[in-house]
Amino acid sequence: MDVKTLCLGILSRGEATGYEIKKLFETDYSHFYEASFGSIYPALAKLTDEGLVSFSQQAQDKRPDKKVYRITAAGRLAFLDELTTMPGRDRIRSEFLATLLFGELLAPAHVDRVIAARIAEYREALAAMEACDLDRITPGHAFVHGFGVAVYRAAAAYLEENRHLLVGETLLNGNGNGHPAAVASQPATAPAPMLARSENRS
Amino acid sequence: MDVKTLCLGILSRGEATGYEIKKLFETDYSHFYEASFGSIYPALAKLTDEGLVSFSQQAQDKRPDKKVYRITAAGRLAFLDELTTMPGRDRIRSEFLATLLFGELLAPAHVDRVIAARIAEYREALAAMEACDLDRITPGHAFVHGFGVAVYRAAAAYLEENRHLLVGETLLNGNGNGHPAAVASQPATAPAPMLARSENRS
DNA sequence: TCTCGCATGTAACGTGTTACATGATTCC
DNA sequence: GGAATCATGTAACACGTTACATGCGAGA
Repeated sequence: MDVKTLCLGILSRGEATGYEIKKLFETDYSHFYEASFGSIYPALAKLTDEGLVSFSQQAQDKRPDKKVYRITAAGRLAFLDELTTMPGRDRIRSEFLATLLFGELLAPAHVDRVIAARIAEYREALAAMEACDLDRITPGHAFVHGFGVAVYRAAAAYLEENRHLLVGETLLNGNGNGHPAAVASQPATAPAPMLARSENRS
Repeated sequence: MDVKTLCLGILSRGEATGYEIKKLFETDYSHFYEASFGSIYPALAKLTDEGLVSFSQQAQDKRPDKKVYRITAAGRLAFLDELTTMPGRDRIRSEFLATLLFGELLAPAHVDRVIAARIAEYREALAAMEACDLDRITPGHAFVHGFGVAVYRAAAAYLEENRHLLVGETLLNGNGNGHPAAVASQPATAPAPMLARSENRS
């Protein structure tokens, strides 16, 4: 399932321009798929070549011309055919988690900043999603939307409840678990030495 | 943060072969990052060229030679430097959610199968993760691990609690355990399948 | 027997990102 | 005045996947 197929799906709901499709990816679908102009426009061009979509050029007053795409009958068939294959694995690449994986090597203040920023992003995304009018969207969209809300809430809650484990007691107070070994005790005022020591191990 | 950097990070914890690094991506890190041999081996070669890692070739009895990589001092610096930049957005591409976005266009039985398969995947991943011995991993790893568990639980719970919204009540009334409720009748009240295709799948 | 695990790598291929190119209008 | 919105597109580039190539030993 590539950008082409998703464009086809979007067009199965109604006509749209490339620009409008891009906006959908930025808003409604941003929590599970992404696509840029550089992939959307070529995708629409290919779909046109294949006869799966067509477009009508619309001159506009004081605006660049628009190409309004609409799906063809062949496009609908191709799309449903694609949809009935079992979806492949989700692809995820989180620099955020990759960074925290090595959290104990970093200055606690930096880790705290990174986590705080991510919580804020989740909260912001949730606020936008909760403002969505569920009665005006399709059942599929509502389901996927709800999934996003559930996952973002869980993620934000986890970060809030557990950030102290990584940031360290010196910044936030009392004890954690047994003994986290790695995090050295830091003077309460100093930001962090960080890469001072050699920690060679094997 | 690309595969190269992650390899560097893994090697900052101790020496390893390319094969072992691949296994880590498949197990410990699979819920937030993925990498194949085709990206790992070239990454290690480049890191070697740049002087960020070194390796010692070890002949083995009845096994192919091993290249055991270890990080250099320059590698440690480069890695920490990379780590202190703010992580970029997570990249997610979920064919699963993209499919369900159009759930109402599909045969309910197919949607049900797709969701059931995904729940099973989450449960399986959770079982593997919960078997992890938290005392033997680093604080960073424990944190990321906990994040994964929290998110997978939320995802699985959402799917279980809401699948009926997409699949429709008529299919789920007998879902108890033993026998599959025959895909028998679809009363006029059932969600319209639109195009009930053969689904040559599974 | 045949598949899995160990172990390394290459090459072709596909896909997508980034930056560039253009240009009027509206909002702050 | 400068940024953002609307609107389309291209080209170079980076990155990663897939399949291929090799080969032995152990266990089912």
